[in-house]
Formats: sequence, C-alpha cells, structure tokens
Amino acid sequence: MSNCPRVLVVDDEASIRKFLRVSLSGHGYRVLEASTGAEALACARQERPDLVVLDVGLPDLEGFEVVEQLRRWSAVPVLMLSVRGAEQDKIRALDAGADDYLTKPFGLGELLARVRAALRRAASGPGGEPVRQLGDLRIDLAAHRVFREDREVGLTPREFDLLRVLLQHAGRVLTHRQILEQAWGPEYGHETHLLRVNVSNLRRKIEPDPVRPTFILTEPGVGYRLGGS
Amino acid sequence: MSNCPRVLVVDDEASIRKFLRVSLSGHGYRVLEASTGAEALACARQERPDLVVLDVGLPDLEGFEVVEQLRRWSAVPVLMLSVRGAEQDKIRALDAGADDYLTKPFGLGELLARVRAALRRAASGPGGEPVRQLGDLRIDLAAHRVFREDREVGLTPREFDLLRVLLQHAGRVLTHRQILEQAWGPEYGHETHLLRVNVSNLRRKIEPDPVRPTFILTEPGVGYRLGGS
DNA sequence: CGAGTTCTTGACACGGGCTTGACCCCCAAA
DNA sequence: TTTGGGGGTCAAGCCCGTGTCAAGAACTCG
Repeated sequence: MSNCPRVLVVDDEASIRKFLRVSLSGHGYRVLEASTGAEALACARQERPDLVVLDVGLPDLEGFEVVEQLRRWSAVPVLMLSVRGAEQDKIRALDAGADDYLTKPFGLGELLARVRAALRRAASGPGGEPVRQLGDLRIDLAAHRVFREDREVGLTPREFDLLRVLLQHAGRVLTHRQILEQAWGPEYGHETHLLRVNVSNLRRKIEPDPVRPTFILTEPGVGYRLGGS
Repeated sequence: MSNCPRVLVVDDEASIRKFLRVSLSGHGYRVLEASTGAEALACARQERPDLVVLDVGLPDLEGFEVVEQLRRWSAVPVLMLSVRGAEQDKIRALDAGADDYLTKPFGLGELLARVRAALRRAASGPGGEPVRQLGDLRIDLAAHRVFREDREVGLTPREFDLLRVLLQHAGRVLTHRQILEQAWGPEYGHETHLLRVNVSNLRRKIEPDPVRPTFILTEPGVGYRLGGS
C-alpha cells in the first residue's frame, strides 16, 4: 500500500483529526496529521503529501496564510474546511490559493468525493506520471521510456508490455501463463517460447550482465519474477 | 480582449443564463451559451472554452451525462450548478468528472471565486503560458501562430489542433485514440490513417529534418509523443 | 459562382518488429 | 553415459505498422 495517496490533515481539534483520519484511512488513503499551521508547512515540505485538508481556524496562523505560504513553492491540492459559511471567507480562501472550500457540517460522502476530484485533477496534470525506480533502472510508464544509468534504452512495444506486466507485480513470481495472457492476450497462454525469446531480448537491453540477471529472474518450472528493488 | 477566458454557460432557463452572462462578462470573461446538453457538447467541441458552468437539470441529457461525455476527450474545468443540495447529487457529479459543485442559491462572489480557482488551477497545469517554447520552436496558442527560428510557419487548423493536443501533454505518450478523440472528435477514435497523414504533414513543416524527427516522436504500436527533453 | 485551400481517402514502398525454427547449454534421471 | 526436458540464444522470413505521395471531395472566401 505504498502508492496510496497521502493526505495531510490539519486541524487543531483532536476529535476532528481523528474523525478525518478514520474516515480517510478507511477509504484507502494514508493520513498525515498536523495541529498547527507551522507544523503543517513543515510536514508538507518534508513529506510532500498528495493532498492537504486544512481547517481555517488554527491557533498560530490563519488557514489563509498557510495556503499562501504553501503556494509559494507547492502546487499540492488544498481543500479547506470551516465552520464559517460566510461568503467572504470562501472567497478569501479560494483566492489565497485553495482548490476547494467545504463548510461544516458536511457529509462524509461529499468530502470523499471532493477529495477524489482534487486528486484526479492533480493526477492528470504535469506531476502525474508514475516513474518507478529499480536499482539503476528507471521506468517512466507514462512516457513509455526506460533508462539505465541515465542512458535511454529503446524497447519495442512488446518488450515494454512485458516489462510493464512484470513491474506491476514486482517482487512476486508470475507464471508463464499469467505473463503471456497479460502481455500478449488470453489466447497466448501456452506460447512459452515467445516469452523466452522476449525475456532474452529484454535482458540483453536492460541487464548489466545478461548472463547473470539481476532484474528479470527465472523461477525454474514456474515463471519469472522482477527483483532488484 | 481576445485572450480573456472563455466560459461556456449551460442552462435551460434563459433568466439564469442572462444572470450568469451579465455577471461573468462584467468581470472580464467572454461568455458562450447553450441551453441543452447536446448543444453544450457541440459548442465545447467547436469553441474550446476555458471553463464550463453547467446546470444539472437540462431538458435532453442529465448534467452528469454531459460531463461524462465531455471527459472522454476534454479536460476543460467543469463547475456544476444545481438547486438540489442532496449529497448524492454532489457525489455523483464530482465522480462523473466535474471539478466543483455549487448549490443554488449561491452568492455571486463565491461563484466568481470558484471560477477563478478553477481557471487558476487549469492555467498552472499543462499549457501554462499561452506562448510556449520547445527548442527553436515557439507556439502561441492564443494567437494560433507557430514560429521556427523566428520564421512563421503556416499551419492549417487541423495541424494546429494536432500540435496543441500534443503540446498539452508534452513529454507523455498519447495513444492514437487519445489524439484523435481530442483533436478530431470522440467519433474519430479509430481513424489512425488520418493521424498518420497529418503527422507527416506537420513534421514537414516544423521539423528541421522530417526524416529524423526531434519534436513529434513516434512511439511504435502506441502513439506519439511531443519530445524536447 | 468560381478559385484556392484544406481535408479525406486510397495506393504503395519501406523498415523493423514479431514469430518461428534450429541449435545450444545445463541438469537431473535412467 | 545417455537421454530428455526446461531454458536461452541466434538468425531468417513474414507481416504489420508507419510514412509518403497524389488525387478527389469538401470547404471557404472573394
């Protein structure tokens, strides 16, 4: 669960933090917490959360100021909460840089929906590409590019498909059939020779020493496993 | 003021359209109007507004469906309006792809603030400044002009659409289908031949050496990618 | 209505990727 | 030692994806 979105919850009331923590973590988010504005800024800088849920009323800084400071260096989506429904507050928060504004009391469903919307928007933006690193191997799934030691290696479409399937289950053993069905198609389940040839070609391109593979490991009689980490 | 943000207002009640038109145009926005879902989709496709303000209750399509169809080929921010404040409606709208949801009656100030927030977010995302530079290629999206080494190259409308789509996702691979749906329209998803011809023509105009492209890169079996770095 | 441009469609050449087959090694069992 | 199976490598040929040219259709503007 290391690639679940990380949400920073900022509120000075422990009870609300708890409510948000339970609600969000129960829906697959990893929750970070802060109770003051200064703490929130420090945490955001250090942990780089994917979303910030920020209460307007904080002991040290106004929520507005927190957003303004945050916006100087970060584009993380910010969802502000407040007991005050006054229009002026909403306007001020949004113009300070918040992405959304929710007035208490609010429904949990709406909160979660707005969280989803904010994350979806951020994911489709510039920083949304999942680029994964395995040892000195860097794989940019969105750009369809693979680098080893900062040198790009050109993979054919099939080779890339194969690598992607292995990557999606990195560390686990995949049977020949599983790999073939996912990378080629359901009707290719028995074409193990295809797999052997492509694994060989792929190893020649990404392994430092293809004879002694460190990434694509053979699991004799079963299949392959992407190792390294 | 040809580079003011263009907002598409969709509502079947003329009085509300008028209210929104006056309010928005009074604050520096150019306003387009539609009274049905079908009209809205057609207008969005043709005019490419910067923001859509969409009422949930429409005579032909539900607002939710409009968003869903729109999201198949466009990332334009959508702000939904409704007289219904039920949480289920909000959740449904946001999950359908809307960026924000506002319950009538709402304050004009809040509406404008949420419009500003949505536009700010979109502007900071892909496509930031209206004029972008890639190597010795300069593209002015607002003015529909393209320069290479300070010499203007004349692109046809289609060629410009194609370039714009690639530019909005610069660096990432776009599948043939994605490009076709965004540059031609949702029903052109399979016309890959159109894409090949236009890519070829575009390359001849903007690539220093069309045989060895540096901007529009082919990702065999997948699609194209606008390179640079 | 006509001239120019743009868009679409079709035909075709080329190159590279995919598949296939042959042959190798290694290891374990007979 | 022989034999068979699993796995790996190499090379060749087919096929498909891609790029290009050109002509007809559709559109735009004077």
